[in-house]
Amino acid sequence: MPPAADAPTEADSQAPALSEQITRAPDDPPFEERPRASRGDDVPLLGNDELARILYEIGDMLEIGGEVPFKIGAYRRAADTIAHSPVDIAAAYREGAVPRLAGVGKAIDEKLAELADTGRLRYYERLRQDVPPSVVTLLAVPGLGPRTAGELWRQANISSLDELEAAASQGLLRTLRGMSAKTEQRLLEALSNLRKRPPKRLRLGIAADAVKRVTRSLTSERGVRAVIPAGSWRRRRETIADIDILVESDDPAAVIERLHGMPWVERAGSLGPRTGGATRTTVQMMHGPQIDLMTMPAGAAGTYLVHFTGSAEHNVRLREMARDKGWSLSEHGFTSLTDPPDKRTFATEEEVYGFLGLPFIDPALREDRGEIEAALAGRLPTLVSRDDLQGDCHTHSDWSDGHYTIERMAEEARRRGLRYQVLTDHSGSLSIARGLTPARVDEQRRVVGDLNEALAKEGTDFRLLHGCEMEITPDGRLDYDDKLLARYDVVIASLHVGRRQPRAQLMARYRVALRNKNVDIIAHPSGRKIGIRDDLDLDWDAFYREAAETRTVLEVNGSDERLDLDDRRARAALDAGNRFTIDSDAHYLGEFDNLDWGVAQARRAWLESRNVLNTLPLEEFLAAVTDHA
DNA sequence: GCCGTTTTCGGCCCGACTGTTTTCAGTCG
Repeated sequence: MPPAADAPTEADSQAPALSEQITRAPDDPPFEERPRASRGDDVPLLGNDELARILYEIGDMLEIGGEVPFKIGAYRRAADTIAHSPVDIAAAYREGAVPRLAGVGKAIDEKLAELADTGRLRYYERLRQDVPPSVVTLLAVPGLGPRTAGELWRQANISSLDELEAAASQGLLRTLRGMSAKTEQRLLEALSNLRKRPPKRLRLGIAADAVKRVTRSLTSERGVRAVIPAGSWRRRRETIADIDILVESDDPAAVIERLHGMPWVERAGSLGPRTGGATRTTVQMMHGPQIDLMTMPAGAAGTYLVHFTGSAEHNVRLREMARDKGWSLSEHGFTSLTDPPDKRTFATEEEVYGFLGLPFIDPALREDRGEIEAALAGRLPTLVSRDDLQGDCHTHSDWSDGHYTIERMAEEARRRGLRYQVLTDHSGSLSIARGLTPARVDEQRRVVGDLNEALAKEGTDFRLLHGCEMEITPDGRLDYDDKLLARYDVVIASLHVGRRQPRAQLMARYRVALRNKNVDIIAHPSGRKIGIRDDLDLDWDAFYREAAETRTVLEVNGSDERLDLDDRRARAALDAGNRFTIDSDAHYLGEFDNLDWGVAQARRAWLESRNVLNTLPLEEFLAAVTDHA
C-alpha cells in the first residue's frame, strides 16, 4: 500500500501501524459531502478486488484509446492502493468513513462513491461502449501492448484473440503500419504459447528448487564472481512468476553463452543486442519456470541488486528520493542532474541506501508499505528469522494423515535444531484425515510420554508436546469436550469443512473456538490454498479483535500452498495486537522446510521475534501460549 | 488524474531490448 504523507513521527513504536497510514488526518478536510445512500443497501457490496479490477480496466481502456499517460497511470495507482488496502473500501464509502487513499483524488473518489452506492459506474460503462472489452483481452498476448492493440482495433477492426489469430495466419496484419510478416509470426507464436501455457505462478518450494539449480550451475562457471537470486524470490513473495538471477562477472557474454548451453534449458530467449556486449538474457527451464538473467559489472552490484530485487513500487520511491536529492537512479548507479553529470556506483546495497540517507531495508519489506517512512524515522523492525524459532506448533504423524511415525517426525524436528515440537494430529470428526477418537487420544498421549522419557534418558533436552488440530464442526461445536481438551499441552483449532457457509455463520464458529479457554492457537485462519481454494469469507477486523481480546494465538502456516495468515493479514493482525506462531504443518519429514516459508511471510508482515511465541524457550512458550481468557 | 511548506500549475521513475523507424516507438520489468 502506498504510504500516507503524514506518517507518524514519534519514535514510540517500531513501525507506523497500517491503520495509522491510511486514516485521514483529523485536520485533513473531507472531500465535499456526497449523498450517502440508503439506496445502496440493496446493492451488493463490491470487494476491493472488484473495485481495483474496474480501475485497472479503465486504465487499459484509456491507454488503448490513446489517453495521456499520466491519466492512465493515475487510475492504475489508485487501483493498486485499493487492491492492497486492508480496509473494505466500498463498505467504508457506504458508512461515510473513507480512509485516506494514496492516489485517489476528487475524480476517482467520486467514481468510488458511485460504485459503492450503486454497484455501477457510468463512466466505466461509457468507456466500454467506446472500447469493447474484448479488445482489452488482446493485452494478454506477450509483446502486444496497448498501443498496438488500439491500432489493431482501429485499423483492422480486430477485437478478440480469435480475430487476431485469424488475421495473423491469413497474413493480413503485414499491411498495417509497423507490422511485418515477422511480427505476424511472433504474434502467432505468442498466441499459441498463451493457449498452451497460461501464465502460472510458482509456489515457493518449487521456485526454491529452480533457484538452487540455476545458482549451482552458474557459480561453478569461470569468471563468475557471484550469483545472486533477486526479484520477487528474494523478497519471498508468496508466489513467483519468473526467476531473476544476477551474475557479477567480468565477461557477461561468456556467462550468457554458458547459460544457453545448460542441459536443463529448454529454450533460450533473446541473445541481446546484435552489436556490443549482451548483458541480459532469458531462458525457459525444462519443466520449470522462466529464468531472467542479468549480468552486472564487478564492484558495482549495489544498484543492480536494489533495482532487480524491487518491488517496482519500492524502486519508484527510491528514484523519487534520488531525484529530490539531484540524482537520477537506475540499475547502473546514480547520475547527477548537473552539467556535466557526475556518476556514482556502489558495491553494496547498504551503500546505495546510505547514499539516499536510509538504513539498509530488508528485501522482505521492499513493497512500499511504509518501510521508507519507517527507515527515515529509524523504526525499521528487527525481523524474526528462522534461527529464532525454537519449536514447531503444528505437525502430524501417521496416527492421522501424516506419513511418518511420531518417533521419526520428532527425530527430524530435533535434527533440524528445534527444541520442541507439538504433535497435532486431527480430531475425531475429520474422518477423511483419520481423526483420532478419544480412546486413541489417550493412547497417543502415552506414546508421547514414553518418547519423552526415552529422550530424557538419552540426556537430550528436546521435548515432544502433545497437542491436537481440533476441528470446528459445521454446526459450531468442538470435536472434544473441555475435559479432554484440558489434558493436552497445546490445542490448535481449525476449520476444514462447511467452508462455504455465510460470513456470520463462519464467524460464529470461529468465536466458539476463540472463546474456549482450552483453545490456544487458530491454525491457517483463512483456510485458503493458493490457486486451489479461496479464502473463507470472514469479517477479518472482528476476527483479529476477538483473537486479541481472548489472547488466542494466530498461526502463520508455512505450508507453501497455504501461507496463512498471509503477509498482509498477519500485518493487520499485528497492528490489532495479536500474537503469533510460525508453523510447518508438516505431514512429511521434508515439510519441516515449511518453517522457512512461514518465517518469510512473517518477515513480510513486519513480525519480530517478540511477536512470535515459538521463538521462546519451552517453559516460557507453554506459559505464554496457554495464557488466555 | 494526482499532488504539493522550497509548487494550486507543471511536473509526474528509468533503461534494455526489439523491430524496422534510417532516428524511434512500443513493450517490458
